[in-house]
Amino acid sequence: MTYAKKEVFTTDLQEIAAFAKVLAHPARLAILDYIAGQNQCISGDITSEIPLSRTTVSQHLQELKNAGLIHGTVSGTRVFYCLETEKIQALKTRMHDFMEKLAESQTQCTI
Amino acid sequence: MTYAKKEVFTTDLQEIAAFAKVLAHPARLAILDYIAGQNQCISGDITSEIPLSRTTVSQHLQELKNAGLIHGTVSGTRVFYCLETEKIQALKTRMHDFMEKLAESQTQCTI
DNA sequence: AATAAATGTCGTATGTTTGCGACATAAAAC
DNA sequence: GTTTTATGTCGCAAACATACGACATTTATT
Repeated sequence: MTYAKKEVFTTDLQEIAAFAKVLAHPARLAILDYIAGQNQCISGDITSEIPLSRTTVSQHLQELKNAGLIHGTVSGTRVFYCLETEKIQALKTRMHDFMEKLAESQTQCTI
Repeated sequence: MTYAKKEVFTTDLQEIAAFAKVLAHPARLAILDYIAGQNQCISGDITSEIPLSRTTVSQHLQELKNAGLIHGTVSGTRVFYCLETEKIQALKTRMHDFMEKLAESQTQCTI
């Protein structure tokens, strides 16, 4: 009874799925959105923007960082976060291509 | 101590997150891929294609159905599944737009 | 040096997802 | 009408995700 059987699928699908998972929580989307909204890198007062505890926001930030979607620069006691736009762009394209391939398939339900 | 605080976020973000969650498992991506690969609607021999138990595949199919990404037509003892291409197209665009907005933000890390 | 501010990590509780065997149902084949 | 085939649902166990308070650390202020 082995759980987490993800490894039986192609790495391509695993990677896309892993990326989708990062986007699968509104808090993380809100964080990305907020960072993008500031025209400068803004520190962890993301925390005051997001209606969750500091701990929880910090965790979500770590996940985004692990996924390579953001990165933080320490400056004194503060940390300045910003988007990794190349990575985001790359994943956007990958996601889009996957969906496109699906949408283009003429899967006609003749029944 | 209320868990599942998703409802504090905008419905827009909640919806995008919910969609991402459906794509967040390689088995579901593999199922979508497989259906798209057949040029006709193919019944649940998706099951023999996916290296998971029939039960588990059935569950993933239900999730995809609930999300409106596929739909099944009963014919005798068999069920023919096919993609809801309009829905897929719509979500593809929505996802893409969100990512685009992020990627375009000139979040310059000056530090 | 002592205190305050900003942030991160640990442990833990709760909730959700994944996976499967066993059972249920319903149409088809015999 | 009984058996076979295809599929779905139930209940459970393991794993994973989410959320937070308490503690730790590190730099700034006094």
